[in-house]
Amino acid sequence: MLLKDLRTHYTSKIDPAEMADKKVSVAGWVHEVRDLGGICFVVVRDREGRGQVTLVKKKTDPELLEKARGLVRESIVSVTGTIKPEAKAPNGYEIIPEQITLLNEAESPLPMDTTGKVDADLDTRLDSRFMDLRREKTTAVFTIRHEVLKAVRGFLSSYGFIETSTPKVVATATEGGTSLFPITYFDREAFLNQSPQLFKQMLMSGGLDRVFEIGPIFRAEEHDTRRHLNEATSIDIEASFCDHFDVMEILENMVAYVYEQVIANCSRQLEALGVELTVPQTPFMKITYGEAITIVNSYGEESLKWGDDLSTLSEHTIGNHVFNETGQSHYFIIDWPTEIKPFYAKPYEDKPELSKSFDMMHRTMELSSGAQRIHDPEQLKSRIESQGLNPEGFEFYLRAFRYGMPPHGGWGIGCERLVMTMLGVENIRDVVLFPRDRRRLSP
RNA sequence: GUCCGAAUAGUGUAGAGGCCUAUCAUGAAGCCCUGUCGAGGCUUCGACCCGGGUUCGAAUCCCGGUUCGGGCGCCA
Repeated sequence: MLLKDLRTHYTSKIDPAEMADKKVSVAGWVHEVRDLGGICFVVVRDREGRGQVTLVKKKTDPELLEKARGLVRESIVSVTGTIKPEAKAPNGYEIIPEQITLLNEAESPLPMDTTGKVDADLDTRLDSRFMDLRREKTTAVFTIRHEVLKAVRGFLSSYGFIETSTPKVVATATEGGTSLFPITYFDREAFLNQSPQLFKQMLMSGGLDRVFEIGPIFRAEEHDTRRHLNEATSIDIEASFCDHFDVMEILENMVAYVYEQVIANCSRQLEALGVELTVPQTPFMKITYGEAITIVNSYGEESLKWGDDLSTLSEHTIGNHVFNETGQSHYFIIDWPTEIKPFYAKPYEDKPELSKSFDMMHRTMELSSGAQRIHDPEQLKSRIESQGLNPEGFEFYLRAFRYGMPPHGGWGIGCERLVMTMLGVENIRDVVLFPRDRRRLSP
């Protein structure tokens, strides 16, 4: 028997009206065996759903019935039988089996419950992620994540963006700020890249005009929160002849489109998660950094002065303030002090202490940051120096600015944060298959 | 890094110095049952994180460790 003959249909693709008395094979995990004595039900689960196999004692070969009764939950089986429309069965059909093939027997006890009857801690679930993925809710999260990335690719492609891949192994010590993971590259020191920033800018000099990249980023910070990862997925764009307002418009429209697509294509998954999505209204509210400081100070819980970065508490204060005023969770904070933004953010010509930069926020956390970039090599070099970095380390990057670099802008948005805020997931590890955090390196 | 909290069958839990030979659910094994769909009923199995201390007596109190959770910090 060919392996592909073990499964002719997903359980959800069986239409009882059209397929009555047809022979099918379903394959998957034994979700449950319910033996009532004279009748025995075996529920087979696959990625798309569940199907019921029914064995009536009087009508079934005793050997087959014994085989069904002895199945261990979560084992892999293929069941071949005929479709019988049955109003009493889930999905309106049941399979009357001719043959049950046990392909892989599960050990017992299972490391966790997969039916939703008993909770498991996130730590337990991550230790047995392969089994956790068999839970309907977990499958739903990762199906939606796929839909999010599909929508991002579709949206950006339709806006003329080209998908690129840039190196994750780099020689440059740092752009400043975050620490990097050092690695050995043959006999030299190298690092895992913290972001595609420098490379995507170089592609603007290369004339690709509009690029995006979806890929891993690595940060060696010892942060220990529900919204940080040491390996995350970044969705980055860079676009020529665009200022910060142009790329903000792309960002807010993309986020709205992603929500629309998830609503349109993932209703079953959203229902499984108990999430009711609404599309964020565009354009998103824009407040300046200065206004943000004023808002925070007006609540009296913190006293920030101009030039301070926003604390976690102040992000929540502003997020709730905006939500109470607009009913919207997404907003921009624009015009940040040049000093607290990275060297490549372009200062305003008339107010160099302010930069053409922005953060895109969700009520609960920062999702994205971006800016129009400096495209003048001399200005860029002096900004690198004034942030205490050595321009020699950036020579590979600066060269691209000396031979025709168009003005450009871009942003990066954290894929995991986009998904978790969309679904109301409280811990970022829930939306990563195998998260890498301060302590977890396996599985 | 720091502050707070937690750790009990495979999983999730109850437990406030003797009522613990440790509760309940789920699970597993067995029996009964012809329409279940978190099936139901009966029986059985399975656990106090590690090390020290206090006490006549510790799952329970104290100290140290480990691990986990949460807050903050750190984080273009």
